[in-house]
Amino acid sequence: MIINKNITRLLRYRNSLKRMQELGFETVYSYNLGKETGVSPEQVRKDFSQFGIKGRKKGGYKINELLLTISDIFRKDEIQRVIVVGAGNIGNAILQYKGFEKYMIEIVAAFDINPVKYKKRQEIPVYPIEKLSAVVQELDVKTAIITVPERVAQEAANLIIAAGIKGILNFAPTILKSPPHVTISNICIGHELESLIYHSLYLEDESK
Amino acid sequence: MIINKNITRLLRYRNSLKRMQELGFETVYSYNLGKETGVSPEQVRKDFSQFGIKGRKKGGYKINELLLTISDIFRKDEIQRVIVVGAGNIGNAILQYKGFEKYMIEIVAAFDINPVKYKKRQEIPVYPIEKLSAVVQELDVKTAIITVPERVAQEAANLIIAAGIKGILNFAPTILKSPPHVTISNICIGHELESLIYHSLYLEDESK
DNA sequence: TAGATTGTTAATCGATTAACAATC
DNA sequence: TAGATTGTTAATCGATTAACAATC
Repeated sequence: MIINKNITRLLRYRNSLKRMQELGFETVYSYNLGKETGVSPEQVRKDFSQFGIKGRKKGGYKINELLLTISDIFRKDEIQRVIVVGAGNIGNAILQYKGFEKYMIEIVAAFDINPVKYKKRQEIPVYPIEKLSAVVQELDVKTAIITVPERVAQEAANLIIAAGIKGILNFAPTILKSPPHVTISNICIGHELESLIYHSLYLEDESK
Repeated sequence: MIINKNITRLLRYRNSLKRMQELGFETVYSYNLGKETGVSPEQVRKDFSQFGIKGRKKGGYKINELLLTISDIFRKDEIQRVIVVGAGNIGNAILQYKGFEKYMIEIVAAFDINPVKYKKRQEIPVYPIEKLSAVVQELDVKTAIITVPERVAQEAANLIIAAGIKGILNFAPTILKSPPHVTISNICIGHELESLIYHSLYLEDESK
């Protein structure tokens, strides 16, 4: 299953809208919001209409209503629990990151095969991988972040899918094989960098 | 400027091909490679043909030739230098990550406004932001990773673009305004997680 | 040869953009 | 009212997939 682009855009709209709200604005037009988020006004209106969001002709959209509706769409009334599989560099950075709270996301535990990394006393505990299934079921976790090395990524995915995980954010540069009810999103920092470098080489050649 | 999808796929092909090579395979068919990377065989052939890569009818593609050609496309004969702007959680994780070497990518320096973070003695130095322009010009850096907080991301972008950076990997959840000769790639871990959570909620509803 | 695979052209699909009536 | 903005339908665009001739 693939992530819809309009979902991603909705999250970007929310970001801009929050900023606008903080600046004291109450109303926004598709034109403004589009400009702010790098999207065409038509696209903004279409996205909104697709999610049943209504504006007022000539009057634009009320920012606070928009934010409430978007929150509603993402069910932001309850905290979503997430686990991290692999407590290496990226895994640890995610564990230390404080910014998820405002998204109503809570990293509840991490798992690793290396006993050196086990830490049950700190705020977010790091458990041996064997405990994964139990924790996932006990805390009813549906989402996981995989930050293990490439060669064990598929293995990790199989394990967490068996434990009942429905959404995986995968940092390994592998396409994970998974059943259709599991949604996977891939982030590969190395590939992103290489693409960027490729494009700058290419643009240089075209000298434009 | 936007990143082409076929570039990303090419990098995925390379990954799979390397693995296959390590396993002792010498030849691959579009069907195999497609299956391995989650891409249709037609897509594989089309991508290859677009980059001028030729196979042999009935004979498939030679893995080592493919790898050499892909390396060539990405100019992997010389090391590409990259800087990190913002030495917080994610920034530091990237500084510590050892996996870029095999991509011929070298993180040469990081920059921060917080003096506590300055470390000139370690392998990858962390400088005050004021030194950015000088370092970028001296080392002829074309690519940067932005890991600063959202509210200063645009400011950071302006600074590095002025210094001559052509490609930006942006971790802040903002669409950066930039001139057309600059390529920007956005990674927002928070949004990715929220999208995943949204999809798992939605799939649950559909109970499929 | 017969069967399999490439390489390319045409068809399809989905997403974005343009156009414009509705209306405040 | 006139001008501006929404909401939706139609047109366009690009990317993916299907089809199939070429050929090993």
